[in-house]
Amino acid sequence: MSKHDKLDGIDPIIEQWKVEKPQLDIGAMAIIGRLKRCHTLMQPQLNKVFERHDLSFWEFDVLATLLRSGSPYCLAPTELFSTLMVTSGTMTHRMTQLEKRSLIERVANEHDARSKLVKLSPTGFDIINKAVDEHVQNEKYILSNLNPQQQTQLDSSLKDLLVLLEGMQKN
Amino acid sequence: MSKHDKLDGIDPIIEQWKVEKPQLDIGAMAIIGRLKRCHTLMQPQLNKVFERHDLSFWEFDVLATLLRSGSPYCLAPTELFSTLMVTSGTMTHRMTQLEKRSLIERVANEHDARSKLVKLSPTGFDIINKAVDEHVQNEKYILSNLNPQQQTQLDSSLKDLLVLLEGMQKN
DNA sequence: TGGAGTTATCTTGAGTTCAAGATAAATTTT
DNA sequence: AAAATTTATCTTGAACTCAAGATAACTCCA
Repeated sequence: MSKHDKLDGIDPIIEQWKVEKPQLDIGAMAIIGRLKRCHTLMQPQLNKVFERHDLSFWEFDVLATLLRSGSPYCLAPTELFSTLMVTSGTMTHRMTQLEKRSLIERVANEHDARSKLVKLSPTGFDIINKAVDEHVQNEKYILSNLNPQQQTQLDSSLKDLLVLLEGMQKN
Repeated sequence: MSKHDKLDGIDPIIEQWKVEKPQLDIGAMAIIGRLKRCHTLMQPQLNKVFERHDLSFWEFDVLATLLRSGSPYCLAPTELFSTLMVTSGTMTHRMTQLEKRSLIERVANEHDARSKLVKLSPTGFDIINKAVDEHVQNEKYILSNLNPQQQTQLDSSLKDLLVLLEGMQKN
């Protein structure tokens, strides 16, 4: 209670649990509750930029993954859905939609006829290239009220957690 | 790079961006990327417990909200969907499903005939009461490889961020 | 080489969500 | 008290997702 004079939306929830189930040790619940809520509240802030570029979150995600893969901006579907952590079925749907909008093209895979590679179209490249710039600016803006020390600490803590969670996946 | 010898799934992504768009300042992107990925990886870990109690995440969420509201475990739909951060339409759907399963009951609201209150059924109470205990245990277990200091720091950092994000909502 | 097993992708159907609009009760104004 | 406004909820239709199963192309040996 020392560092945080301000209350957040999780504090009252914790208080309710203390009353209703006082025997519970809810420290971990608070952390995970805050994580979830941060994620939920972050989403619409990020969406503002995507909408300005007429992109949905998932469209941005796919196109940005292709962009950062570097020239020739071309990946196999499996690489994409593994990275994006969605199922193959979801990926099929996304590719269909993006192709309809001419943001990607499907090109033959010389080495494996089972897959048709996914490639950023010139239009797709331009759009995502600009959108990423603005997105990064936006993310910077969102966090700008945290001082550098707070940001470093947040990143470090999230990385600790992420390493942990990625370790659990394998099992 | 000092504190973290271990790499996480975000590190290679950052490296890719540094190559493809070296002018970008991606510190904030890393933080938000880690947040999103932590959230994504956390989900299935939490689901394990819900499944054991034959509950989905959203069912757990609704029932737990009713439980922590305290006796008589009864809330108006609007209170529920505001707390749960979903739309009224989503809430209607959830109530319908939970009522089908007899985990909640709809009772008349004496003070406002527009709403029928949502009340935990006796069965619903028993189920969620046990599920919450196990859920809290599970959350504790998930974080158990973070030492107390790391946990405190993570909580503190997430709270900083959450206070920030909740502040942005109002605008 | 040819069949067994593996891998990559797509199809299908069901579930959950939201936005927008409809409905009905409560509240405020006039 | 009637009209206008607000509030609470529900309805509808579309979008996105996943799990499970189908299909087709690869790989590996015997």
